[in-house]
Amino acid sequence: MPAAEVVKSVARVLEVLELFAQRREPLTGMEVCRTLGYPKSSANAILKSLVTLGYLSLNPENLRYFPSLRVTYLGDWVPDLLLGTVETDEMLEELHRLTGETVTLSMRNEFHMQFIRVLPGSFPISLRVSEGFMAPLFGTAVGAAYLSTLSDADIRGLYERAQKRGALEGQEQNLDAVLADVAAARMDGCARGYERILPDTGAVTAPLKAGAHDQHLVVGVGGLSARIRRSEGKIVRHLKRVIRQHLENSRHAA
Amino acid sequence: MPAAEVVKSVARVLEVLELFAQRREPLTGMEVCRTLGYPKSSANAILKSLVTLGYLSLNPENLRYFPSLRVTYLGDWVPDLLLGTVETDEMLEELHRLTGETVTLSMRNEFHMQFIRVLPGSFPISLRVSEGFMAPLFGTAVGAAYLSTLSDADIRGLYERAQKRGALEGQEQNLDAVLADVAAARMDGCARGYERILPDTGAVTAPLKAGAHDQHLVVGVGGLSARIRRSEGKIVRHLKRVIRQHLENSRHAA
DNA sequence: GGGCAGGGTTCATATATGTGAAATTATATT
DNA sequence: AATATAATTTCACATATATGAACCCTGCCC
Repeated sequence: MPAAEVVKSVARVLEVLELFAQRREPLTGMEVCRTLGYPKSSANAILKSLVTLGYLSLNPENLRYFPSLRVTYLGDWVPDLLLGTVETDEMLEELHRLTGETVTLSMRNEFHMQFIRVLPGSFPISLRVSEGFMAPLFGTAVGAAYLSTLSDADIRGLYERAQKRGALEGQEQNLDAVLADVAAARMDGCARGYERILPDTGAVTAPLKAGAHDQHLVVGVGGLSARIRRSEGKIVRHLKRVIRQHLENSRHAA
Repeated sequence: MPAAEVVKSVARVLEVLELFAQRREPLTGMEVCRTLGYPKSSANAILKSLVTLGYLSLNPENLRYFPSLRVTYLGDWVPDLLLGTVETDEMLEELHRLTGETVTLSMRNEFHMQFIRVLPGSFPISLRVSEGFMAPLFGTAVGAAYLSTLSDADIRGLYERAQKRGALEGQEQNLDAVLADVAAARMDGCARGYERILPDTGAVTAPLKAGAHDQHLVVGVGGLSARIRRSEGKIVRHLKRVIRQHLENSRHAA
């Protein structure tokens, strides 16, 4: 099994739990089966395993499954460590209200920026990107915002490691361009990117230091390139003010 | 693969996430490997899959993994639906303070009562039961408390279905004894059980109606039989008062 | 610079899982 | 009570995964 390939049952466990998180109601085995496109006996094997392990409960009267609180306990501790007292949901909602654009929160994951929260834009033409999406670390606005928190030496080291691992294949950006983006981001704390990996798309992003680790998150506002360019100044001001405000709020809460 | 057997990778996904929930710090692949006793390439395959799917992040500088917020989102919605505004943690902590015994919260899962929260007792001799433990639905105090919320006809139906499914094998209790326990529980809202499936162990339990579904949870206080018998009256009073109080609090919060 | 320790990767093979067709079971309707 | 429909289970076989030995990589220490 080559790198980045995924063990089938691993993916399925998470797909099943994601389905319940999306639907938020008890589901029959057949509903899970049809929705996720699994063969019946495969769906059953996964569901039975999750029940046996206590992650799903089964009501035998109506044959409906539902997650148990053990699913909650797997991850309820993560926000405290990753975010500390920063209320990221409120921050993103405020940015969304102020800009109307797609607002995102991402974190570094190996040589990617992983979108962990996405609030879709209100405009008819809006950036559509899903939670879980992995953008490249090098050559994107979210990546530049993240990298602006590191020294040039650390960025070079990261870039070399990524090259060695073959993680940059298919991505046509060189280190000098990356460092130029980062230098621009350091000037006022915000990174900009237009027409990068997503066509017609622009984004303004800024790092957010949160939580118990020295890893940074990145807040982004993205949408149609022309519209983002027009509003860039306003978006930058909103981004900086909202981040500063919420960091102050989280200091008071800590 | 017979019923109740578990797909290996399914179990491993959850074991890995449980390990992170327990340790609450970044871990290397080898630490996961050693702690969980997996072969190195198997551990790697699971971890790489979780990174690819966005559930773990990997810091390539120190080769340490950590859960992402996607783990949180899988289950952060469950308490609202399952518990509503009942603050179960506070309730259990109060009971724990008042009694010093092992305090548990359980939910029905198929033909079991699954322990979803356990606060271990403060006495040197205390009931030791782990979260995730599946107690039988029939013939236990937690089961009797749960069943007391159903009609006798529904209990009979459930019992028959359990028999048909072979879910009662290894458990020597008949329906009449179960119904007697349930009748006793209905008298004052609390079930008692001594020397049932766990030796030297007694428990007092009560149902807790919470959340958006008509499924009940069960709160229990358990420990050394003799000590639970001695304090039964007090435990019953504490249980009823604390549950009533928290239900009132949750009504005000709703 | 070399050696060592700790970590990860590769690969051939054994074992487990996934699949789909068929059979069985359960429920609802007539 | 019979029938139809929907759901679950079984099973033989195809495919995927797990394993452990061997190898490779990286960083640290002498």
